[in-house]
Amino acid sequence: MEISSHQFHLLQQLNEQRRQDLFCDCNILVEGKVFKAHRNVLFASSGYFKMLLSQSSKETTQPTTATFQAFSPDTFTVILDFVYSGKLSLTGQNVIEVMSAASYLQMTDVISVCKTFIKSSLDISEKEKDRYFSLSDKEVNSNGVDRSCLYSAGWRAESSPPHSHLNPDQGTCMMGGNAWSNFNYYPASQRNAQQQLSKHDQRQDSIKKSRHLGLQQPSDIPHYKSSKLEDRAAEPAGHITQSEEQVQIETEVESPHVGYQYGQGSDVISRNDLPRMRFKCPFCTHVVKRKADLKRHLRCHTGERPYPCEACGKRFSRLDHLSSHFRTIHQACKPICRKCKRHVTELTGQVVQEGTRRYRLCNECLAEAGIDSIRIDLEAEAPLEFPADGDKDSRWHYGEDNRSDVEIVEDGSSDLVIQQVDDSEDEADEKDVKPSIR
DNA sequence: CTGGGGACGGGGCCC
DNA sequence: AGGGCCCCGTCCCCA
Repeated sequence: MEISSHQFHLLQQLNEQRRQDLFCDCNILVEGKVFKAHRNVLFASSGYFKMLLSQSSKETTQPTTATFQAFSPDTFTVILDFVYSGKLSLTGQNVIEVMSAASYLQMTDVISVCKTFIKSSLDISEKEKDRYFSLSDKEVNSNGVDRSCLYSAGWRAESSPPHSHLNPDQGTCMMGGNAWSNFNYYPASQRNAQQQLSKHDQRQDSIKKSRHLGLQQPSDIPHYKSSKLEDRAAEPAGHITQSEEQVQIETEVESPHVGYQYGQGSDVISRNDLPRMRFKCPFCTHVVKRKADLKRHLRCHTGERPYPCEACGKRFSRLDHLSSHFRTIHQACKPICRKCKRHVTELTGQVVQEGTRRYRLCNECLAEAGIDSIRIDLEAEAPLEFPADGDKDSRWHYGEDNRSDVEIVEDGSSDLVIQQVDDSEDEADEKDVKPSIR
């Protein structure tokens, strides 16, 4: 006989112990703030802690201390509260942070919920737009959008069977899965438009924080500097797949005459005065004209980098950036001497290769530098080409993320770095960041 | 401190 | 409509 409430009460007790600092044997330091928790609970909840604690499991007499600077104490509070309660307090403001922290901590359930939250936010926005057209003046004016909600893990074994359903009007959202992935969706406080992420501010903040990442990064994972979200998204663990992130794009109605703002009631526009369709980012104030542009823009929030450079392993959020990178770094397309900046031709200069990097030097600079011996023979050596679509067998193919790990091996004959594709995605979680242990 | 190289996001155009 | 490409402005890193 199974008592369904046992798990809930057990977790409740553990949470109570945590609050009273009873039997806590792990200290987590997040940007100076100390969190106390139980190793067992952390071990069971996070792949990151599993790795961390299994490494330090031999010394059980001293409390383990983990230090994080990759996310804020507030974000970790949300994560830790979820670990001890099964309730994930997501808002439009914190969902990106929480998702990236969960990615860092290898908490796939949390990542899934964050993704669902993002998608449902978009769905809600779409419904709001539809409602907007059908409502009267008063209804529109009171039509605030509430996207702050609480996801809670459903312990109730007798609850509805797993299914996927979202009804923002009713304020409930049930998602299929096991006990950890049954979630309830509760409407909470009104979204504050002023708290919406300003892209610029977010980026500035992200850059500041990314400079203070305290954890060691895996040596074989490229480190991206532009945002901490991107930093973490570049890691293999919990990396967001492109297919899963093909979120439904919301459309936004915008009229320069009426000044309708997302999530805020405003003057009414009639269908006759139908404004041009715009697409608004749900996470910042950015508005774009095309759906594809919003899809592209969303990657700067999700940190998704589906385009790996197969020459150096660096990942890009956009194909054209990868293309540009490849041409600049690996193809020596610029007919300019890297040293003297003079224009060079095939006669007056040579392509020089350093590792995977290629550039041009004029004959004078080549002779001056005495590096003539390492210049490559483009006739004998296959050039680094940026292959066209369909050229899947090329050594330097690029494009859609195949969610593969890449193994970089040296080609001794040519000093080229060749990446071998390994399709086992699970291993990525295991070889993730080294935890910081004291 | 400064300038260059590279990354990155946004916009626009073309196919 | 979507993808690819190019241009531009901004930012960061590094020599």
